[in-house]
Amino acid sequence: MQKVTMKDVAKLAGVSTSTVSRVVSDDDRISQDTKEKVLEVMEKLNYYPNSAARSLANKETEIIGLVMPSYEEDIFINPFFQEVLKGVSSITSKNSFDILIATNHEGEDDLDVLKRIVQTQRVDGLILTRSKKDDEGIKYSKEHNIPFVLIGSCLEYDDIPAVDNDNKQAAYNLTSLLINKGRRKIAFISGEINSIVTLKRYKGYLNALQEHDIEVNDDYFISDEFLEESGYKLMSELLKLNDKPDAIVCADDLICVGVLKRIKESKKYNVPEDIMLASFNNTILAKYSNPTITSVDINSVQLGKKASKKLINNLNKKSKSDNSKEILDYKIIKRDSTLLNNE
Amino acid sequence: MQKVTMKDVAKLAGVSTSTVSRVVSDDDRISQDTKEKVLEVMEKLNYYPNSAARSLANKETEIIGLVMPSYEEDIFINPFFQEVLKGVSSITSKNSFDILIATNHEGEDDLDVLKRIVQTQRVDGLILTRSKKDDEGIKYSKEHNIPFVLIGSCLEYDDIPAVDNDNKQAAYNLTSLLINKGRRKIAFISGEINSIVTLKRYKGYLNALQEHDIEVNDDYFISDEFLEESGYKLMSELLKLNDKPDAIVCADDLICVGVLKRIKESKKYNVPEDIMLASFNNTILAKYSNPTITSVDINSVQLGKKASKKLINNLNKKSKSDNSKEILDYKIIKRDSTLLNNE
DNA sequence: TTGTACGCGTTATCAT
DNA sequence: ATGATAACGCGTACAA
Repeated sequence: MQKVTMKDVAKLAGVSTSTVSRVVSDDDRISQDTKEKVLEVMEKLNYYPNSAARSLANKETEIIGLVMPSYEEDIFINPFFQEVLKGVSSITSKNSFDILIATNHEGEDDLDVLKRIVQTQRVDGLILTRSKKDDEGIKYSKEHNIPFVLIGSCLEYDDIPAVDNDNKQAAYNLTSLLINKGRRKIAFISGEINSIVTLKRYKGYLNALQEHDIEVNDDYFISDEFLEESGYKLMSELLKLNDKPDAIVCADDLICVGVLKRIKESKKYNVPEDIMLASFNNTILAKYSNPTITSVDINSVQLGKKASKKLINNLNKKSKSDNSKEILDYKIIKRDSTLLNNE
Repeated sequence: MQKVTMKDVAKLAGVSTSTVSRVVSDDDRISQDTKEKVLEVMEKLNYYPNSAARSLANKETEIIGLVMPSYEEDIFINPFFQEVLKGVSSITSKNSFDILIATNHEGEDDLDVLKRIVQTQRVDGLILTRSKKDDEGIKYSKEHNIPFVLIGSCLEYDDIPAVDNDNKQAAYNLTSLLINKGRRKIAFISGEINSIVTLKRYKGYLNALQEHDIEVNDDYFISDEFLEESGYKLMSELLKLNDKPDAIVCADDLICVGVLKRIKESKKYNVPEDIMLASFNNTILAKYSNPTITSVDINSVQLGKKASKKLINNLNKKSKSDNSKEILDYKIIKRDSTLLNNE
């Protein structure tokens, strides 16, 4: 680990550190000659500007923080996260940002983490995901004027920068699909019940039932976490019912494969003949499970892309930020879990 | 975004900034009284130390860089990555570190990225993954005394801190399993051919063949990338052969599901009856595909954990670093892709 | 135990 | 177009 500084470069190039600094930041007001000379010396000395010093002086880190709520233990399991990360990464690449994954330090809750990385100025802005009801992170960020973009929705505020799908409509359509296949006893299995995305999907599900005059059965709405195990466990509950469902809407593919596993183990019911399955996020799991699962493609990679674009835009123009909400398309990918042989 | 500094805290608490600094870094030589007083003021003013200033002063960022080679486009697709991240994150949490995901900025190659985040001192150390032959990142890190740990192996140096499985032995055992099932025409499909993990697995595969006096057929070793599409494409090649394989070892689950997909589409061959499949990494894909896939569990989460532990240890004790190599267990998870009905 | 004063490496302001 | 100099906010010898 060497430590070539601007001073060294300046001295060898016979200029002042300000000049070197201007070369580094590609300032206009500098002659082509000195610029080349300085660049040459930088190359020769293998100079890299110290980013701490930079940040200290200009208040910018060129780092974006990606915050995932830890209440979802799946963060590092669910392919959704990875796809978002992929999208974010592709944009930060083009804009010379890096990504910070904040981790809950000893004794920290989610809000603490957010506060810390923002207030210690480790990052220039945040991408928040999977909002909850009365989400503290959103509230804090908004009240403290922290640049952020939400992937998802927020019920409390209307003027926050966000990117989302119309999950309610998607759930409505997905449920309607099952109804149109003749199913009436449709259950809804979800993860964290206070997550906005869950609520929206649940609402869409309910709307579909009501619109088709199907009575809502309370036993058919159960939730746990966004985990495979949760799906397995919750399906066990459903199988205990006297009046078992003939179709299930899952809030997530990961949950859905758990559900599927449980159904298979029962050896009594077949998918899709006895129980149809429909799910969300269209991850690789839905594509390769047996049977393949009908799932809503929410465009996760695009969610990450759009969110980081919006954030970086807001960071650049220091004027007023773009607090608009963007709604991305979704698409129901029909697969075997809702396809009967005679169709 | 406020900007409470030590000065503010010092003033209000009626002490000097050095005293505040000592409280922040939990210095011993300070009276309980003033400590409490300062802490109180910090709380009241909502003070957070500026991390740029800290880094500048003490040369530490408390950030670990996670470097994934971009030659594998799968980085953000392959569950392996996410599992490693999960392991890393669980350790950084306990040690008050955060994680930086470096992204290739415009015009940067992989080595450039590594150089940049290290030389600009954005991170204290690196976790490298998926090493290649004559890996430039490893060479650079070693030559410049950059604290790093490799997840994987390195052929050129013997004294670098690393965590890995015995992939050669695993491949040997996996291939032997197929041979013991009576298969003789065993192909090996891999990703990036210069990645060390590919080479090791290939070697183990070869060893198994040789030990069982099976002639090596050059047509049976093909490679592309660590992608589903690659598996699909490569399987198409194999199906064109006159002498088709009756078993395939895949270097990765993602590749394997692509292979499986292609086999199914052929409508001529069944897994495992006509073609057995065995793979690596035991991701959720292997567990839920149809048929389920026999795969080597390499303990990805543990790889991430051990690597970050080792790195953080080396960062803490500034003495001589632990350059040992740790070999983790692996386990072949047998599933339907190698299980005949009559067994 | 506490305070003073300087250094960390860069950017920004103000001259020239 | 270039240079001198003062921040930026914190850590740390050194002094008290």
